[in-house]
Amino acid sequence: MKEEKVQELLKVKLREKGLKVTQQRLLVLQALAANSGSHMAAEDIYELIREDYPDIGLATVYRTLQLLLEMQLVDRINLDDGCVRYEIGHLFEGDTKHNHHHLICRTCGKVLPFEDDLLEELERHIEEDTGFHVLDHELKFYGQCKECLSKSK
Amino acid sequence: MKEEKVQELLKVKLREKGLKVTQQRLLVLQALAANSGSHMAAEDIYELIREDYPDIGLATVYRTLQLLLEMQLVDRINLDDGCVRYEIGHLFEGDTKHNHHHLICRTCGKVLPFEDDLLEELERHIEEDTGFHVLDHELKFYGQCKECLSKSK
DNA sequence: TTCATTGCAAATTATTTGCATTTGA
DNA sequence: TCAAATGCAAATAATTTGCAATGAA
Repeated sequence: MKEEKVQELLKVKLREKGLKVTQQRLLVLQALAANSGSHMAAEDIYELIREDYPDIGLATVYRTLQLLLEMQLVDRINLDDGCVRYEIGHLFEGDTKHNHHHLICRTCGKVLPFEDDLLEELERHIEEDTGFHVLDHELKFYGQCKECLSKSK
Repeated sequence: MKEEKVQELLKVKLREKGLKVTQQRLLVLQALAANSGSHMAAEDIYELIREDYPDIGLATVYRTLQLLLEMQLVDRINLDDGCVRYEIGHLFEGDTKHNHHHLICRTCGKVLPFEDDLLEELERHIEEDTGFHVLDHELKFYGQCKECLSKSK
């Protein structure tokens, strides 16, 4: 749906910085845009792209993710499973800027999203109390999902 | 001050599980208790202990941290600098259970603690809305600390 | 004594880097 | 044309694991 938009934005941002628009960069962003629910590791993205474009290198995927991160087109999360994961940037997620957090089930490993805006208030507190200027945050909850809870009874 | 208490608790917990009380296990916990402000990587703990006990192996430090984590005697945080860090468990931090979060300065890398209880409410919301049972959380804020902010003006 | 624990070295795994080749502007 | 970007292979770095030796109960 808005995949062309995402790609257009990347093109604009690349040109702004004097960088080149390459197939690989478009493909990495596209892979993330097309899988906005999942949290993909660099390797996952690499395998996915290879299906249509077998010549891409893993190092390019890593370099591209780094670049997209700096451009704030993707978000990075660490689910403590030994590799860093990426998702399409929250800028694309809707009209209103919602913060989305992750609920990580310690039993089955599933990761659920949770939308909430309560953190905005906390960020104001922090700025007032400490003078620290908050730009971004990462919030994870660990526990047991509904299904695992009911199974364990 | 309460270092003996921490060690006693470890001894009790080890015996409960039928595990052995070793110098190495006591030393790892002690190193963390004695440095409750800092966030130490396994390597840091290893180097620290080696000053007094040069024969300890890095693998033992890793194995011990794993064990202490399972026993909930230490907390683990990931500051996105390529290695996992540990601090003495929040159980020891005071009488009232406060949640403590981390403010990470993107300019100088400094990590500041921030105490807050707002998350309790959010955890209740989550349980109501999704049925997910929250056991623990990790909250990080990224931005610029007071000092770096004033320097960049 | 005896099995858990340790230290060491080798293995593993995610990520980064050097460099010759390719490619977009 | 030509610097930027790529693919590959080698390098790096944190963590884990196999195993023989050691030590706590």
